[in-house]
Amino acid sequence: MNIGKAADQAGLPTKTVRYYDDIGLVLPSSRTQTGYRNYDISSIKKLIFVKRARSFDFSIKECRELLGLYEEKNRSSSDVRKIAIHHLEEIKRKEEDLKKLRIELDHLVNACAGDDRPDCPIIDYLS
Amino acid sequence: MNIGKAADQAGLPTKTVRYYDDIGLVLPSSRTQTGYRNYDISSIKKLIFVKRARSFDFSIKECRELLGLYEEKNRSSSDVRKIAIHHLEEIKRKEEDLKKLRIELDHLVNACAGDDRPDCPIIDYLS
DNA sequence: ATAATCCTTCCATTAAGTGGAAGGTCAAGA
DNA sequence: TCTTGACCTTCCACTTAATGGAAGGATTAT
Repeated sequence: MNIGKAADQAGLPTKTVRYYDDIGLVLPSSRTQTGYRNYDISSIKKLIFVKRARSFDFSIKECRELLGLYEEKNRSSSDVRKIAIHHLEEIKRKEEDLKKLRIELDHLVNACAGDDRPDCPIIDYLS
Repeated sequence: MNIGKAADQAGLPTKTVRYYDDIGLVLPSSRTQTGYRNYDISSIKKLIFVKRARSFDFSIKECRELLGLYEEKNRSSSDVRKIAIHHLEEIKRKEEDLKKLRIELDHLVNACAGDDRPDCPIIDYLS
């Protein structure tokens, strides 16, 4: 399968699939004599796997690790879980940070009249 | 004041202050004959302003706008509020996304035994 | 005088792609 | 058979917001 079709199957932009090849994350199963990339079912499954993992905000580095475990039939689920938990902690931390930010910014926005006068608690707070 | 002292005052790395000069966000008030950057009180206040705005996750572009309004004595508070509200919406959106992600990932992690066996709901879900 | 600590500019790197240019390939229709 | 359009290729640049480091000049302290 050509890269365009493969990308469609995986729901990824062609550019991204090419990029994943460049960085050695998901390689095409082969190349034609003229250099066209071929993707077989197995490689397309990997593209889909990566797409899902990325949608969970796993980094490319983490995707690489997960993909390794995905292919490793003798993996232990604890190895997978370890990566997922670490990522989960990261997400929780970010969520907390955003929440604090949102609450503070909400206060500021509510305190600001938003009229034609120059007085502005938002600017004051930042100054 | 030299860049080092100015950076200390603002609580920013020297590199960052130099970077803000490079991109024209906060310029030093002058330069010495030998090229050293000078920062006066006013420019240091701007550095602090930007630092605070960045800690609220305002982008450099937004910081530029806010800084413009900060300096504009005839600004209307509604202009400032507009930027802040837009940013707040962004933050809320991100927070929602992260929450959904966290909940889903939490489920997956809880469903995974995390033992020596290869069976793993996390991998299954991503496949 | 000299060493330590500043400072300068310039270049490379980070994450994860995206956009575009220049050019090769392939399948279909006239 | 030729051509046209839709593929494909590689390579380079750009994005965000800095950060790291090299090479070298300036200032300060001993």
